[in-house]
Amino acid sequence: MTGRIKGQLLKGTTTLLVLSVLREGELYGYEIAQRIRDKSGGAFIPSEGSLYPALHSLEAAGALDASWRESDRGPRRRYYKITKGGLGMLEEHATEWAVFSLGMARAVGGADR
Amino acid sequence: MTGRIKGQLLKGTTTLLVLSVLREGELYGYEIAQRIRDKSGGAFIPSEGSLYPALHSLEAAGALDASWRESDRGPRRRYYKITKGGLGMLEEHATEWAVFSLGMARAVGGADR
DNA sequence: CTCCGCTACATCGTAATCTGATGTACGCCA
DNA sequence: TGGCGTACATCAGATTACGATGTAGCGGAG
Repeated sequence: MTGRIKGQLLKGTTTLLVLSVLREGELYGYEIAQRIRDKSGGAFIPSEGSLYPALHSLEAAGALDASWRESDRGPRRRYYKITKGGLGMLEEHATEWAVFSLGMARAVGGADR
Repeated sequence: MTGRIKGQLLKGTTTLLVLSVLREGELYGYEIAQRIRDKSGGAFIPSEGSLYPALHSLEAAGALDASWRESDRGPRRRYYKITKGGLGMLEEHATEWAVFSLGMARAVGGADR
């Protein structure tokens, strides 16, 4: 039980996480949260209060296309699909993350240089 | 020039960065910012508006001991030294970062599972 | 038949904390 | 005298995650 990460560290990563899982295919909101939870090994469980606003803003920014569909069991779902612009945005955020992560590794890990 | 990281990604990392550089010895505020900049390869340059409040709150939390000293050139400096409690806090934050970083690597990098 | 729980989307108030601007003050140099 | 680099400090503004709350459909337990 590594413990769920939450709070300030997550700031700015929701966009990258959402775009990352949507690279694999079309998903709906609730499913996106579960994918992120599973892929991260349970480290991240996006709250609904952060996930849905993020999806809306990504849609508004043209990074995602969305459509309503009925479900055979339960409420209707809103499916999201990454656009060409979204793929570009994913690449940008992934690069920024790589730089950030490398800088942290240097600053925190590399005490001896 | 990889470009300086700023914005939401940095949220929550200032504490870890400060404690990390202070593990190496006693430093004053302005110097701490420069160490972080240098060690991160220029990726992080903490603004004064985030660094000084962070130092104050770490001092208040007992993680740092501080003392004023005169400088032979320029204004007086406030030197910070990590305490035993601060070392414990450093370890906690470093562990949390490791979990976070690993989760991101899985979720973003590991598209194929 | 009713209640509970899970699914599914949505919005709001609260909290944290980084940025850039602004202020004070010292010492050096032109 | 004025500007620049050092050094600490604080503030308004912006971003954005969290938890609570609400709506609603479906299925199973009692």
